Amino acid sequence: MNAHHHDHAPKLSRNQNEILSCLRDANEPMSAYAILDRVRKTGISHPPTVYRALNDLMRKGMVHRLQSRSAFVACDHGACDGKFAFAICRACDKVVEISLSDEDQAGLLALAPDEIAPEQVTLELAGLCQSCRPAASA
Amino acid sequence: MNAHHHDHAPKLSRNQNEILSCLRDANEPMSAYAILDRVRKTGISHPPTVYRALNDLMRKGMVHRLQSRSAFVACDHGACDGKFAFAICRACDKVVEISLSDEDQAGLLALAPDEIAPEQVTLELAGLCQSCRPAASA
DNA sequence: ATGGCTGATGATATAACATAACAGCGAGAC
DNA sequence: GTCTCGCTGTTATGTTATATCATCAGCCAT
Ligand SMILES: [Zn+2]
Ligand SMILES: [Zn+2]
Ligand SMILES: [Zn+2]
Ligand SMILES: [Zn+2]
Repeated sequence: MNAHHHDHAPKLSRNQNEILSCLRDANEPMSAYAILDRVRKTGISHPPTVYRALNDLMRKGMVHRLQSRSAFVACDHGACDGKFAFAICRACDKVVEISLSDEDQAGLLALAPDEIAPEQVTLELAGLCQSCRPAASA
Repeated sequence: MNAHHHDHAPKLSRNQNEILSCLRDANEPMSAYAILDRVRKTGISHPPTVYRALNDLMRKGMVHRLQSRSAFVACDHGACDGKFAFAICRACDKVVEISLSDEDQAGLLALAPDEIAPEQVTLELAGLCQSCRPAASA
């Protein structure tokens, strides 16, 4: 463990590191079971191990879950604290993480009705990426 | 069931009616399997039947899926055309449907990056409803 | 009427996603 | 040493969703 470098990354366990690396290498959303397949070579071999690490990483903001896909993706920014959204291509599953400004976030929370005091935003925009858009009709 | 809603309703099949009634009666989100349990008495007895009806109803905008809960809820407005969001109590699962104005919707779509042309918004706000909030009634 | 077409439904089987519960192990405290 | 704690491993099961094929009823052309 390299201690005297001042990177601000929280220290991760072996499994958390494996799974985060896997997601970063993939550079696209992966299901928990797809992750499991990829990390079998490192000794991880059961779903709960994967879900534990994913949940820990999500708590740290380093992994996000795409609710509309039941898939997980490494945070583009190392870690986020809740002010993010996603744009997702419905054809090829390409994902772009969107950073929400404080104003964006406030605007979203302001949509909540009086009965519910909102704490957390889940925002996913689905559409088509450039490569998947029909090349001009003929 | 009293059917004094606006009758712009597209005609529904028997199963679609059963399942929509079930969701409207429940007045809260239900999982597909919870729906299945409730409509067994009407003769529906297998998951695909429920999912077929739910998907048809979602296509018609009369049922929405809460992505963060894997649960389904009847549209509060009879039917919506994509401009809705939800606020959800994380303690009691109470759900409030939010109608998005055209401006809200446009604002949300505008968050998408250039690479992805957004078509559809999934927005869910999680928090605590009044009954579930620590009663700080000073 | 017969038979073929179509859309809705029924049924079986299985895939895909997620968690509960308990067992084992290793590092540091004492 | 041995106790405790956090992490990991393992078994078993629960929950959500779909692929696939069979069946049935209405419709309509012949
Ligand atoms: Zn992030
Ligand atoms: Zn694409
Ligand atoms: Zn609605
Ligand atoms: Zn509540």
